[in-house]
Amino acid sequence: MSEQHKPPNKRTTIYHVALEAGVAPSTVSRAFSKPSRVNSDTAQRIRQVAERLGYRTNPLARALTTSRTHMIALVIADITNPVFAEIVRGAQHAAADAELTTVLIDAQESDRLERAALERALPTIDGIVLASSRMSDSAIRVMSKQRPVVVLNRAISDVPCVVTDNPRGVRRAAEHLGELGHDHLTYVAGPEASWANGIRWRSVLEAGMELEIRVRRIGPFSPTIEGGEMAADELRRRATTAVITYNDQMAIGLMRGLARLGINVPVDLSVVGFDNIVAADIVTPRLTTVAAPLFAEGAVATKHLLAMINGSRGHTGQPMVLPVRLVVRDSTGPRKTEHRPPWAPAVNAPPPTNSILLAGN
Amino acid sequence: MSEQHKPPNKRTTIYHVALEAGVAPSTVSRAFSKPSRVNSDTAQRIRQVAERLGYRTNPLARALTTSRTHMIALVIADITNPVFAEIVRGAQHAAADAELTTVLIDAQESDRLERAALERALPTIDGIVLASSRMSDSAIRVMSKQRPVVVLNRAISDVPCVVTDNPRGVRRAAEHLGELGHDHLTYVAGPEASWANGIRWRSVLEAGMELEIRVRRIGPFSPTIEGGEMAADELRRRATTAVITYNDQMAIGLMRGLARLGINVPVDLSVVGFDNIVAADIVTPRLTTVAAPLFAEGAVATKHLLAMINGSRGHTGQPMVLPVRLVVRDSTGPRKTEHRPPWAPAVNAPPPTNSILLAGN
DNA sequence: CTGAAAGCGCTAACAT
DNA sequence: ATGTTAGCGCTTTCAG
Repeated sequence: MSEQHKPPNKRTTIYHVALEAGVAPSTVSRAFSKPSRVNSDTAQRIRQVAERLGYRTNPLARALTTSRTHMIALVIADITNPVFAEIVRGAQHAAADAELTTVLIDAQESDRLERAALERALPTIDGIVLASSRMSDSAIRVMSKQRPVVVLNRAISDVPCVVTDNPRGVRRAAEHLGELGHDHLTYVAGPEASWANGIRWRSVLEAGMELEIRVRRIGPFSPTIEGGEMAADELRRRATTAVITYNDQMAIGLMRGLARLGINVPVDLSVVGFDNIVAADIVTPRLTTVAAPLFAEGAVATKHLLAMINGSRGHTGQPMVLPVRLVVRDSTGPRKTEHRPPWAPAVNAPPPTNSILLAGN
Repeated sequence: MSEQHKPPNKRTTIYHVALEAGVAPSTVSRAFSKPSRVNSDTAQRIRQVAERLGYRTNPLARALTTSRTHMIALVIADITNPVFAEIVRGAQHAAADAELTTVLIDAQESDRLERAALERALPTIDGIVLASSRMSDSAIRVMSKQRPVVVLNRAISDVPCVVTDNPRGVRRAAEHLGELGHDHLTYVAGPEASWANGIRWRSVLEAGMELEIRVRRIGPFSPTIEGGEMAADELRRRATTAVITYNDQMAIGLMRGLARLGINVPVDLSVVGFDNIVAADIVTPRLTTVAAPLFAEGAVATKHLLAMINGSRGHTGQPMVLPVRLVVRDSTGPRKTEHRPPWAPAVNAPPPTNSILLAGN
């Protein structure tokens, strides 16, 4: 019934090359290792022979003796979420530079799946980048005992972390809203298991404090378009003129839900998202959002992981933080209801639409 | 400067288990292989001991002797393209069922990158799913000599293929357009290296023939939002009332470009996309599009690959074809004006509002 | 059904 | 600088 499809195609091994070149196998091996001895006349010749014979060193066998597989795992929370595409690109770029293969693991927003997949991949990888992991801190610490781990978008003590500057992002958004005359805003929360969700809310609180904007929170909702739509219903019952959502997908869903309820964005309500996914620029109205350097996140985390794999200690102090910027588009506008008290001056010249404010100036 | 971060953590091996259980290593090995001997009293005991010791068989070592790594590669054209997310999910689902790990390779629409990454991964994988590969047919055939390969969204003789029913999809779209009164349509082409692009255009030709709709083609353009925007400029110079684009992203870009030119969709122009990505439902107007069973594509292709890996011959005859359906939304509407005669040139000056393609409205 | 022995392809001490 | 000798952890003959 079944006929072997591939003749597993005898690879040419070190021995074939050794024989052909008239040297010992170990010499061949040496001709293919990293440092120095690249130029002994013999090594030269060996490489030629190897090339001619189409020799390729077998990474599995190599791994068996060196216990280095040259593969790393990149775990993302949800491959369906476009945020991760750029992160993956960044990570793969960094990994490819170091000739590492990346194993992508899609956790599908599930703690359980994440652990299971990781468990399976563990013996075949040299290290792990956890992007928006849904595992518990302690589970992550356990992993990090077995393999080098770098965590993205989350801060855990004793584990190297790369995060974006959420406080500043929120702050920028709140300032922007404040300048438009909003004196109170609602945060639409995402998954509770998300570290980013926690810090964003705390940052909202803090910014509200300093900027004298009243804040409240609704949620949690699923970090998806559907989640945002659900939030719209709940939001209708609250008096609010401005919201910040956990992420862009929710913002998009929210706007859709609001439209259905006859609430106009940005006239009746201003919406700010988080992430600056591609869709943010194609919805109507175009979404104002806090943009993170996605590619850089992936790249930085991966580079750091590589360093750890190569024996560096792993920067476990403060997390590395990457800058963000506010991208102002059309989903935010001046608060135009009359309730503003006369003593609260309107605005410092609202920024022209479409301008991009860079964090840090 | 560098201090070894991980003590590579001595794994417990077959020998430890063998010792503890008082049997020969080979016996332990047998207790962990697939068929029959699951129940010899000894095997039972061995498994218990193994569990207690936290033994996990090392896939690398196993692979070295069996030359089966239990990993497969899934190559996608562009991780940024949301179409692939569902395909990946489907593939991973099927793979996980068989306890295989999936290595995701993002070709970034580049022939060269695709080959390079594949080359690197080749020795560590048991098989390959090529989703929308940009490699040449012959390159793919060469790969398929070395490892089992299943190709998605493309038909190549001598290699098992899974495709969607492009002709029917196009046909449905054309019928829909025909029913709305359009008697001629433009196909906005995607990458020439894409097999799907070729067949879609041929299907347009054919449908045009049978339904008596005049067709033409513009392009190729990049299969992205930007590509679609560029197409808008070119489209303005053509008299058309309906277009089908290579994919949704282009359709979305196209609509944006058209809006910028003051052309109203669907009033002045009807647009049909391909793929039914999530964004198709959130743009304004919502995009009419041909939906493919993405998840199933990934799953079917992967299952087939698994069968091949397990020795089945590989179904190299006609490609397996998966059904599609037309999702009608708001980007298509009745042709509501007289067809402009060919000698009446399109306007070059900034159009009045809403109609430049058509005389008399 | 189990034990013994011989590798898979490579690298890492040791020698020379 | 090269050759020799042991394995890495597992599977797989081949005997008992």
